[in-house]
Amino acid sequence: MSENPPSQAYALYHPAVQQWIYQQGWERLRDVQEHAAGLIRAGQRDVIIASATASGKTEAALLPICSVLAVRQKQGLGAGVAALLVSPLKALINDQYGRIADLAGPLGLQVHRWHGDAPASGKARVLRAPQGLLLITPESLEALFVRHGDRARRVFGSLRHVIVDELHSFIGTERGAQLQALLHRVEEAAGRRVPRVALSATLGDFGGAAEFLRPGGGTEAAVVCSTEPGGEIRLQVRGYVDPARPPEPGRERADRAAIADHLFRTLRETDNLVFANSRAAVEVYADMLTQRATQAGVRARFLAHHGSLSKEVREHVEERLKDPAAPITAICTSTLELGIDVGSVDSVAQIGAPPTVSGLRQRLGRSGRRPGQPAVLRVYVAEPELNAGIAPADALRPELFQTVAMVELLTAAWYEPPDDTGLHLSALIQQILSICAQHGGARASRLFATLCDTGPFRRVDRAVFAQLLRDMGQHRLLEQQPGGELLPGREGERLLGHYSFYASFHTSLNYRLVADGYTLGSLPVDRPILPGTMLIFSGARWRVLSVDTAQRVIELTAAEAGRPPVFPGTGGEIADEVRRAMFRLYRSTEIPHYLDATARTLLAEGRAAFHAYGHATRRVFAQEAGTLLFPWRGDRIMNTLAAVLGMRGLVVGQDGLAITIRDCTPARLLPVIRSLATGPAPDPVAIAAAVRAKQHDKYDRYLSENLLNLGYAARALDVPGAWACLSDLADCDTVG
DNA sequence: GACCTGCTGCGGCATG
Repeated sequence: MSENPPSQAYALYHPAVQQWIYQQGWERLRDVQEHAAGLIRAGQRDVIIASATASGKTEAALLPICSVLAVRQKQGLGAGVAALLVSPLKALINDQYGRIADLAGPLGLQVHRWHGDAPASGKARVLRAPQGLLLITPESLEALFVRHGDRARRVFGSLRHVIVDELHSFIGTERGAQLQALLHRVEEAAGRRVPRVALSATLGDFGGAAEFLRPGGGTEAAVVCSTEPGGEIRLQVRGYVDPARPPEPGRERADRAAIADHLFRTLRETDNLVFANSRAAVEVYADMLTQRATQAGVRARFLAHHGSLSKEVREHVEERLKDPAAPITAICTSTLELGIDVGSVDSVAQIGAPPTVSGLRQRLGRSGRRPGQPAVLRVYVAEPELNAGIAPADALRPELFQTVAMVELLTAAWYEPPDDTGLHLSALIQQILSICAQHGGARASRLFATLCDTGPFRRVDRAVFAQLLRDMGQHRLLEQQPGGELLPGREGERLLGHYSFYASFHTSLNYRLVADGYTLGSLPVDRPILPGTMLIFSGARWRVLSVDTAQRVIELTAAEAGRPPVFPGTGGEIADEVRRAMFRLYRSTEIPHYLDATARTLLAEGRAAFHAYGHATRRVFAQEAGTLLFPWRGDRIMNTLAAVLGMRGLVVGQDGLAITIRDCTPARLLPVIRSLATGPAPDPVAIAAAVRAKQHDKYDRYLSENLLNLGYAARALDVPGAWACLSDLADCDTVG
């Protein structure tokens, strides 16, 4: 460390921590480590540490924390866990466990890991003699409260630090609401406020993230954001055309074949990640690339990696990525997006428009992690062949424009802002049951105080909370004692008694796919598969030998042909800013330098269609079967517009960029839009009441219609945004 | 026209 200016942070570290840094061979501290040390050591404020993957975030938090704890250790710590690290993935905990033990061990600090696959002996030790650092998942923390609620005070009574890893992965989700409640309950058990440190690579808005980290106290958090220059980024968007004529049976689609050919030529000698947007697409490309490798007689390997593959198959791929001896390319879904350590890959590819800008940033960050090595990203976009019969929406080349809009936003360092408008009533039901189990019953006033008044469910008022308790009573989740105390009811006990209670999210029953006694992965039970079916799975071709419905096992044998299975799933949400950026891109004449020749052609075609149809000045278009409405706004506004038009008796559908109105002319639609725009915006809950199929999260099935409407309105609608949009629409269009 | 995440206690058996 002698070549660099003297480090202030270094001097704050405990001598044994300094020794550890020396042993690591570090030449200097990273800027986030430099800036976080004093803040964390002071132990007053919450701290958000934001910097790229592999830039020393975890150490920025742990070096000062271990320094503080080492001193306290010498003074003789009381019983109790001193630092709690909550992480979204078991694999991340396993990765960090060894490294942290290596640092903390010489300081006399114990390190424990607690998750579903961690040895039970370690968990027993934490309960018996809690101390040191505890690495845990939210679900295991939930289990600790439910099963060992009487020990919570003992375990967390002398807690000094809380760390949340990969904060962005929690924001706006049921799991995030669960985490907030758990951290609040940890502080209740500790009997005091415990400063929180959050780590993340992609945060769009630090204020929102800080407010998520401590509801009601976000303004007091300190933000430590890396200003170290990022490495060079090499980026290309490649365009492809999907021919109108479908391929002969058994032949590859021409656009997919061309993409696979290019991937094979470019990637066969190196380590790469190829992100596809669905598990089915992962299987298709893994198979196509394997076929090409076999035909060429090369030993290049192309392996599939997604959430339905077994742990063994996935770990094999992860090991192969880390192994420098033989290069491989993993075709994957978002499974390889978070921080699981697969080292640095040579390049990243994305097939199809990325789902979100922050996801694209995370994916890009998987390459270019070695000094002097650029981050390489290729995005492959296919659009249908342009001919007379093309649908107006396809002529706009929306996939390409969404891709380019997202790349432009990425370059401007814009990410989807933390959105936490949801009520998370499903997570609230879970927390109410969990607290009742922890304390052997609770009064309604105490539950409201802990969870809503001073806790994370601040958008839930007394009336909604009372309704929720009534709904829970109706379904026997709760029952009330004569003295007013609430206890888990029959159904509540049933939920609490099974281990599936701890997760805040759904899981469905699965068939196990077995080939030669080896479990390849699983498929959901609600998609029955018959013996004899040809299947592509784990990047290889299979025939189904047998289906055992009792044991839920599907047996496979190798085959010559196959098709990917149908996986379940529902669509994602496109942010308002992305749609606005797309609209700007259509009106612009600039041609981004990172487009290849075909992508430029597609860009030109999309802009030509945009102007030919008159999109620059109009939003409403007549069609044979009805009317198309192009608001150029995010999905929440689209949802809201579709719902209010439906309430006026129109037959409405949503189709990508457009809202379709069947059997209706623009002349009939425009007065409806004008009347909506000039009238008062209705209550969001009234709009939600017009929407069907609103059950979304794990415990939503216990909610009455009114609460489902409230939850849906908060999660999926934007009424002020929709009314601003209606005014634009009313001003913009004369009858056309 | 989507993706991902996670979980216990106990019985039975082998081993030291």
